[in-house]
Amino acid sequence: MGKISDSFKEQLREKGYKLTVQRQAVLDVISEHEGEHMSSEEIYENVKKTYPDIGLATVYRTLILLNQLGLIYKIDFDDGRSRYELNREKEDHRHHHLICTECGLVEEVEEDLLESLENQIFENKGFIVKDHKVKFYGICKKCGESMKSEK
Amino acid sequence: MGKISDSFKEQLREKGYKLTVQRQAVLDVISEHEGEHMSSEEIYENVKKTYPDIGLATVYRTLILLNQLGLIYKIDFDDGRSRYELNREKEDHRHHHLICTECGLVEEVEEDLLESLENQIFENKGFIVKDHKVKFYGICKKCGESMKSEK
DNA sequence: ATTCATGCAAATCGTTTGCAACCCA
DNA sequence: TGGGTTGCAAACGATTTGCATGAAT
Repeated sequence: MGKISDSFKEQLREKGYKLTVQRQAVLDVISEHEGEHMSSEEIYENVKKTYPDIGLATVYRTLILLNQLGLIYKIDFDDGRSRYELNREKEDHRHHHLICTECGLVEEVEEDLLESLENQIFENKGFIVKDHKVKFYGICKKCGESMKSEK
Repeated sequence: MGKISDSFKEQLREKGYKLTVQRQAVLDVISEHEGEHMSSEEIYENVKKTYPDIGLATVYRTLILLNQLGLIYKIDFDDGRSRYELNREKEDHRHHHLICTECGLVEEVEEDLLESLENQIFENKGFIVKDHKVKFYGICKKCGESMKSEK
């Protein structure tokens, strides 16, 4: 709770925003559910456990704010709702997501390996890459195995 | 018009779907606007020029169908609406998109270069990659230059 | 005290769906 | 003919917004 809250506090002050219980609570919930890719609604439901009076609109507004501050990332798994995950600052690059088209499982890949592509993009197009979003679609290990054994 | 229509016709017949003027018209519009990443609404407006009676719902239904058949790709540029582009079958791999965070320009990169990453993903996770969606965010050439000259 | 943030409900907006009329195969 | 298709309008669901109240600095 310590480190995140402190830099959060600073960042808010810097931009003239206020530190409210609600904003803390939302950030806390996302922190406590690392790797879960929660939707706005799920975050809302979870925050209500410790802060029952929070409104859904506040959650939405807070998510926009946290995303702007770079504390969280918005991700989209094509299911019609936005999901969020904590920005783990230890990582120098963003991780990628593997989405199984059979069972819907979402895994993460820590390897980045996009540096040479990004350099090439700069050489060829003069485009300076600052960030990327990468999704791989395919068959996860489990589904691949059960497909094999079914034959 | 020839090649696309023919394989389109075949694919529809194969799955028991019918070839209608509306479906043709939607596919034609997308074909005639390569590289434009049109939204459903934009496609609808364009189709109306040659087929004024078409309904928006039909366009939506057709886009879903064409996407399922693999004739078009759905892309998402985080502006709250889905966009579509023709699947250029000549390419053995899908291209990537560069999105300028300054001016909103969307460029394409033909280079793929994800094969080694995809192989590594299979080695490490047993996940078989079938497809990917890759977006790079950053500063396009023009914006980079005008930022430099402003200093 | 001032300014920003909240909660509520209503409004938005892209997309989907039910249904009767319609048209391709 | 008959089942897939269409157009229309209504329904949906996620997200946004207006506004009066409440809280943080």
